Amino acid sequence: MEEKQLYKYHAEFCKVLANPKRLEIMFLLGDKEELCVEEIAEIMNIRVANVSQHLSIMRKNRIVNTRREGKNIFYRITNPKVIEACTTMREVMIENMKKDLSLLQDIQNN
Amino acid sequence: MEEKQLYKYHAEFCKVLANPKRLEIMFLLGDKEELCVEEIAEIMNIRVANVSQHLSIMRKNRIVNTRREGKNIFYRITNPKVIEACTTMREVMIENMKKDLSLLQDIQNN
DNA sequence: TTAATATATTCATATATTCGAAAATGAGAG
DNA sequence: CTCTCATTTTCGAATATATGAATATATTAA
Repeated sequence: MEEKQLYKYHAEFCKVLANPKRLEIMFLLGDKEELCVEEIAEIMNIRVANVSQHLSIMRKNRIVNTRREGKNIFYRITNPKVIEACTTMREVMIENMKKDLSLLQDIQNN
Repeated sequence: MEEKQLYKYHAEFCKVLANPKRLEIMFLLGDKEELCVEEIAEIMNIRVANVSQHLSIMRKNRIVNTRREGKNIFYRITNPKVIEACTTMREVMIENMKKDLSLLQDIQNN
């Protein structure tokens, strides 16, 4: 595989989770193990169709997988390593935000 | 901080690295420790102005930091944890691609 | 000190991509 | 068949990206 092409796929994969709603869905599924579209929509307080769109993107990239039970389709996280990676990113972001905040406070105190 | 707002910031932060060129820059800096804009542009075979734009996005989000030495400005990774997180994401992606590939091969063999 | 050069950044613009809402379609239950 | 739930498609608005030109910053030479 060509090197540039690998970065392109890698970026596309990361882009799936570089979205606030998909991140929220991911962490929700991380907590609750298994949820159907309607449950997610209710918890997040957004439209079912919109949840479905996001889940289809996540499923296409194997971030979630599905199980049908009667009328409902239940979604699960395929590989918990993605939660781990996103959690690390969040930690770094929060560290950075704290630095920015203390910088701001320094300015105010001088 | 409001929950939804946190996901928004988190997603924005992830978006910085959900780009093929910025990923390539990050891994380059992970390997070489320190590089200036022109070196990066030469290695990646793209324009200096474009590299500079990407670096400014990365710097704004504290993913890289800079050090001036004469005419040159050298860039470094601020926190190696972001490389770790991206590497984990890449591993998951490659695992997924392998599954898709073996699925494809199964179809061809039957 | 001024001029010339090297390096990096910013700006304006054109193109491309992404996002979310609504509508249309598909699949299973009763 | 008909209803419900989920998916796919379509479309306009908002964002992101790449490029060339202009500008800024620092070093060296005259």
